[in-house]
Amino acid sequence: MSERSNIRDVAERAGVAVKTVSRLLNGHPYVRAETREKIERAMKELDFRPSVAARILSGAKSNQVALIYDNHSPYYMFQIQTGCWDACKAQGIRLIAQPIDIDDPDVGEQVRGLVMETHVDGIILSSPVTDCAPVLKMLDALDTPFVRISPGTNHALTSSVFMDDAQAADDMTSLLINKGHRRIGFIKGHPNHMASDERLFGYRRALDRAGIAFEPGLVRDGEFDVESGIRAGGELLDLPNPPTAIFASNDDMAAGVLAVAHERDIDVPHDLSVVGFDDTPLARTVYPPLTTIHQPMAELARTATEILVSGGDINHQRLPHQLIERASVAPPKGYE
Amino acid sequence: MSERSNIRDVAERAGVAVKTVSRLLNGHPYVRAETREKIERAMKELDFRPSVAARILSGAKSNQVALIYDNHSPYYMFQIQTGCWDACKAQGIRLIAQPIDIDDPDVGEQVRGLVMETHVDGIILSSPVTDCAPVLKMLDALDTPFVRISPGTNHALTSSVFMDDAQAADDMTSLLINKGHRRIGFIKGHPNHMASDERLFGYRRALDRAGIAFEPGLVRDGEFDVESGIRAGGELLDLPNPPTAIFASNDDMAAGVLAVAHERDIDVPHDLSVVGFDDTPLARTVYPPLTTIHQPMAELARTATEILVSGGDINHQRLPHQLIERASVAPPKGYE
DNA sequence: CGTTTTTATGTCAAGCGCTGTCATATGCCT
DNA sequence: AGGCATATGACAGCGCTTGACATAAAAACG
Repeated sequence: MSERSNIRDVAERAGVAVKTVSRLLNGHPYVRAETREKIERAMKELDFRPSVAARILSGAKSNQVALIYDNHSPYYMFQIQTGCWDACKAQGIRLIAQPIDIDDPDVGEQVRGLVMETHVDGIILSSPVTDCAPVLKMLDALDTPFVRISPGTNHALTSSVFMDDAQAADDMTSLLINKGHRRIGFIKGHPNHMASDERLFGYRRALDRAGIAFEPGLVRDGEFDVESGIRAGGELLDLPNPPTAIFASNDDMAAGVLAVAHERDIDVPHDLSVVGFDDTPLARTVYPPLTTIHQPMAELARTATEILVSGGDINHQRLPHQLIERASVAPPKGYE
Repeated sequence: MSERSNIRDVAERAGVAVKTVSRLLNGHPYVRAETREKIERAMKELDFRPSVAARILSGAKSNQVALIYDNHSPYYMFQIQTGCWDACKAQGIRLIAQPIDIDDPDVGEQVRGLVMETHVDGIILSSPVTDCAPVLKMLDALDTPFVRISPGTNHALTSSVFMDDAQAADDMTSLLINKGHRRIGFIKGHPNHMASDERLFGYRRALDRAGIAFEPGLVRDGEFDVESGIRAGGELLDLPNPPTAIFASNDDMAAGVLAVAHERDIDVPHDLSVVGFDDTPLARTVYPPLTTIHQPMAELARTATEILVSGGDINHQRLPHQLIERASVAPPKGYE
């Protein structure tokens, strides 16, 4: 194994002072092109890699950021991680992805541990950690910069990136209304997620605007998983006067509704329209493919990371969503 | 923000020597229970967290391990990460999850960067990085311990955990044969994954044992994604004498086959049996739910991490798979 | 009971690899 | 000659571990 070489070896080999190498490493001005080349050659020859630990210890930035999450949707997390990683890679930053349990009474301490032990420069919070008070409080106390992806609550002092969940739900509901639906079932998302409320809000707003009375019986609780979709879908279809369309707050639950429909031999979309939210791969996998809202998860994560790393001013950025029409929607039966 | 306290502060407050605190921190023997308590109290009061950076720098283990992967299946990665994290959490170890691109000519260097910059104590390789020569070579050169999850090739000098893909595929094929199927289509997995070959091997072995001639035309290439399942499934069903059952090398491709079947109004399972592999959530989400092989991904990852951290002898551990029967299989039409 | 061991703690100095502060040395401009 | 931008160096120190010793109390031994 090649011996680990340090900055002193590089300096020696290049015939310069250690400090000069350090300057180059940190992109300081005042390094002649000629010197730079000498040093770079030496670094290459020695396979030199600066130790993050040493840099941290001597007071520099760690060039590490952490992504904290507590989300049990594999696809969502995959997209979020991917977005963060892309941004980090482009900036030469190391990403530490850290799952936590927001219901653990000890979350705050865990976050403190993460920050103090790893010396991360900043933190990206993904939903629903974005609204976990102990974490927010700790981060404030620690004076660690952070940015939030799709937060549900305001926190004026930090940046965030998000999409307009209410508007998206409104768009989707309006689509259904335009197709002729009047009885539209709605399955709520997990209560931990603020987006759940937003989506419900958008659904109601679209209904209001169209002059359709809101009917509480058409709204069911869900938890963002297939099982709750099956349960809620079953309940809605059991209604004496069942809805002609069901809007599930995410694709997984919509898939659950589809499964129920299949079992009961209800033809989707002709006997029942079903729509989801998120545009996960599932939406294109199930039959029929789901009309859904494309949530730009990876872009949100990428943008959040860029904001964090750039360290600029507080920034609240809205990214656009997209309504994806597939084959799970049709006009209700008997509609002209 | 509370000032960061260091080991000296703790020692002072506890009325002991710095060395004693260090002994406790590093689990050395010869620390009285009473002393331990005093120190622990002081640490708590001061919110002390040892700086990983400082420990690394002074030659101790970093208590960090990295998980390296290049797998584009969200669910698989989610399970793997979860397994690793559980094990790490239990051991008080920090996990750095690092995606790489095994086709990048620079992978080796990237891995060197990771190891040298972060000083990780060891590495967990998940498929298909397990068989990426430049990575393996670099890790050997760096003298960094690593363990492989589901490797395809041998590397006698390192530990690994895996399941018996061939046997699982054999089991599944045998199930189909027992139900009366004789013409069984097979969709291969991504060529990057050694498991793909194993599964094909198991399929052929079961066929052989049952005295059914292997028919190359019934085997199609796939890439572990829904699209290739749709394509391959379509091809198989286009055959003049189509199979009565299709065995896809993973659930995603099986879902693709299901979609094709739906589109062509082929009733699954009565007109066509479809089975998958992996037991992803998708398997229970699609209609009908898939008969599949449960691959213990999280357990594999957990075990791998434990082996790595324990630092014991080289260890090759096989974990059991499980055949999950759901509703996507029936005897072929016209079978007594 | 005195002696050897074992256990438990302390002192001190060194050093891991890097960067910050301050100092120094050019050359150039006016 | 003085002032300034440019380019480089010397040195201390970040927070921790470690090794070499020193010492003291408790336990074990004969």
